[in-house]
Amino acid sequence: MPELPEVETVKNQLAEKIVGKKIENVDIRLPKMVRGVTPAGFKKKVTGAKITKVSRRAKFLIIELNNNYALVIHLKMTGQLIYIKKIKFQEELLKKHSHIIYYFDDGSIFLHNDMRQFGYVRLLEKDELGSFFTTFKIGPEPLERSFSLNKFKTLLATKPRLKIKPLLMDQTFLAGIGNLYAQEACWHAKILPNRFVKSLKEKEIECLYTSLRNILREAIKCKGSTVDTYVDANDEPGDYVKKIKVYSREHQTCLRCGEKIIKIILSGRGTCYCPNCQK
DNA sequence: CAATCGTCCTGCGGGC
DNA sequence: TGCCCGCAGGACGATT
Repeated sequence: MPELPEVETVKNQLAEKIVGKKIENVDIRLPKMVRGVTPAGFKKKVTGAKITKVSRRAKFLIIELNNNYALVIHLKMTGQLIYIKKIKFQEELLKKHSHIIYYFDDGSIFLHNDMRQFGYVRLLEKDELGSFFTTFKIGPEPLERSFSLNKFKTLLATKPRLKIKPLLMDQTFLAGIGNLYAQEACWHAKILPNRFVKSLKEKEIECLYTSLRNILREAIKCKGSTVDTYVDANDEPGDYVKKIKVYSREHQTCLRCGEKIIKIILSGRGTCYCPNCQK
């Protein structure tokens, strides 16, 4: 499931590959994946436009065009954005779940795949981008320089009665953290995922802050984690999967202390932790 | 206010 | 072998 490091990876790769290219055509094979406009309206506004910028906010990938429109893409769990530098388009490059296909004027193509069809692309005017993220009340970017330890402490102090792991995943609290990295951060910080925020000691908060940021940075270096269907813009898996400590490791042994990893459900989400070294 | 549930959807694994 | 069932999950809206 693409989280901050995965979307960041795809953003970096796409920024290199597609900025400056002109969209010659768009094939919308699954219309419901286009939100906010009709497929025809989407096609009309996107066709002929050049890509000027690719960026990321939370788990959203933003592709700006040279005509005052921007595409905002959410990959949800099984979305893939794959760039194929191919002089001539061939049908076999498409996968079963290639739902939207962008054709560039140089013959290369850009696929929006999504096995479970939860993801989408939304067409916004560029000056609506700010209000879009404000309306969703998206929280701060954890890797921004301005996101200091003190900011984290202040933010946590506003939610004393919530459990830490579901809170980390709340997009209005912090941007871009999902089920995998929230569990990993708790493991690295030796904190039980169901701890109430108000019970966290100063030292634990500091450790969580450092762990979270280190994990995210390391995961970006590794081009993300491929657990299920995620691949980067080159259709290649992410290597952080080799560094995963608890996520989806129920019944296996803790890589720090050897205890058996436990799985519980927190706010409806599967959550693995070590009952011995996470306190 | 916080937690839970239903919704979207497909593939996979368990059970028989 | 093959079929059916249930589960997983990001985010949102509705409900308790």
